[in-house]
Amino acid sequence: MGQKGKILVEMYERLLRAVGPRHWWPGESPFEVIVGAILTQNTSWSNVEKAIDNLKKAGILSAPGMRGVDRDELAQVIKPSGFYRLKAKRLKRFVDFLYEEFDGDVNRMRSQDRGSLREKLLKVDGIGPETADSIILYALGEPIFVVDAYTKRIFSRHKLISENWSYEEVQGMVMGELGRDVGIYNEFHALLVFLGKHWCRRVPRCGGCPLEGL
DNA sequence: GACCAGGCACATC
DNA sequence: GATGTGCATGGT
Repeated sequence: MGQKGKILVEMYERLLRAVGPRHWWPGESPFEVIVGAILTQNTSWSNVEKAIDNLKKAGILSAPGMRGVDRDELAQVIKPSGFYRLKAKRLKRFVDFLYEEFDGDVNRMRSQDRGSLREKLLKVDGIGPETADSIILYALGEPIFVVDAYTKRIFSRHKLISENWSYEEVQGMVMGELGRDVGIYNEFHALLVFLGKHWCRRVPRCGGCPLEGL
């Protein structure tokens, strides 16, 4: 492990000690996790929760349920999550993909190796790198590190990367330094989001930050 | 009322 | 490859 790896480990340990495990991803089923990953694109989680509640009440938070509902109807149900017409289309595209490739069964995605599954997910309109990796890590429980806006901001402020690093470069750095560990990737990403929400914001509020002095 | 939120696709240079 | 824009609701 290099110097960056040691800093990453220190970050992880400090955060875990300061705020405890985050128990991610909030969601009762792999399908729910995937829906959440699409709905939370550039959107606060509180808005996503409202949309997911609506989906549950409508009885369409499942592959067959979502397949059966009309796209405009789906859009109305997920309205609180924002970008709702766009996201209704994206959810539909994903469900179509799930039926075409895996007979509508999320668990059958596990039979595919990570690399080729990631490639396939990225071809689905509306699924980019972060959403694909969130699905692989949090819905399927396979080791891949998720990079998001918070991750880049925090790492760049702590000089682990520079701002212009690509998604894959940041991901590769972390996975190279830390080795492949689902538990670590899961918890670390969740902790970074927590840090980003509470301290490492666009306008930083560094007072009391667990990473002070690092 | 501005600013922000757990991105992504697409157009343009 | 880099940069800019549309997509929309709800909380601070």
